[in-house]
Amino acid sequence: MKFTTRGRYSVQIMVDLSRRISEGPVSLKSIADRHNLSESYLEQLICELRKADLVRSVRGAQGGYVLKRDPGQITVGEIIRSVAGSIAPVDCEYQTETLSCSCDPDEQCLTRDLWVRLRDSVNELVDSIFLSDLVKKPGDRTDVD
Amino acid sequence: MKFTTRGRYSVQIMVDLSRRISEGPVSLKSIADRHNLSESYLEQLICELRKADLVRSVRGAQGGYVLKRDPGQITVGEIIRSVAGSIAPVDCEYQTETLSCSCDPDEQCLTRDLWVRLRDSVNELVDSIFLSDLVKKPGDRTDVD
DNA sequence: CTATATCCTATCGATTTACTAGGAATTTGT
DNA sequence: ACAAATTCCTAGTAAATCGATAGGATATAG
Repeated sequence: MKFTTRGRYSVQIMVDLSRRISEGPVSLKSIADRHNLSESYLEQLICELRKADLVRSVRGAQGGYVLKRDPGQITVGEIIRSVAGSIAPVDCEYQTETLSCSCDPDEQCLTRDLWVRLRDSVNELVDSIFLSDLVKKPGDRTDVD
Repeated sequence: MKFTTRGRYSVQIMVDLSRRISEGPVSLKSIADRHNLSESYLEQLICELRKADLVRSVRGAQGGYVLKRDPGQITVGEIIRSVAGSIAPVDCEYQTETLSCSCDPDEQCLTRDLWVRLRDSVNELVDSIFLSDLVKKPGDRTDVD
């Protein structure tokens, strides 16, 4: 079980935007350059972030992206879910509470509760971490640049 | 982010073995039949469980698999990790504590702690759930069959 | 011996992941 | 008006992973 680069890069994009919140629109190229990532790839990710209403885009020269909400109002969970669809450990259980179980009817789905519990715990965890928590780190140099 | 069938099926195998702990070796075929899963596929999973020293195999007719430890001594984390390699949200961080970061040196890896934190939390969670917790459920019919 | 099992290796179709390519549309500055 | 910068959109693609299948070698109970 792991998070993919989609989630990882997306959080990086959002952190980058948080740190440059006072600089007006930030171009994706500058973000890609700073983190040494593919701009085209990030493009697809930030498209989802835009659809999820987490960032606002400004087209044209000197354009770029701006956070749509305060970093204290955006959770890591929102970010990851917007690009990954869901953080559910097991797909089917994210859709519905009843597990589409293929077991013998006599055999109970003893593991069902486990996945629901894991799913909820992971979601709770990422929903408790705000973008502002990642930016305001001791020893960070937000005041320098 | 999700757990795959590898982890899910493996837990099902282990729960099945737990419930039949007094019946001697349990054949994989019977497990596959009960849960309506592919025996060949489970074979690959239980191979990992054996390597991880979670089950013992008995070859030949009337053979099968037996739990190597008490269900109260086996965690869900051990099971999932043995078939999935790692439960780390991000691969690199499971190997080492230092993130192999490709960022501009001036740009700090602000998200590093996040993934470490997530990894540790998920691991902690699955390591706190024992096989015995999944079997001893209220309303379960372990006494019937 | 034979049936029942585990064991081992190889393959395979489908899906997802990470990434690339190319161009249309929009806006700023000259 | 024009050029440069930038978002926006679609399509494709190589590699990895996932879920599963196939076929046979090895071992053991009866």
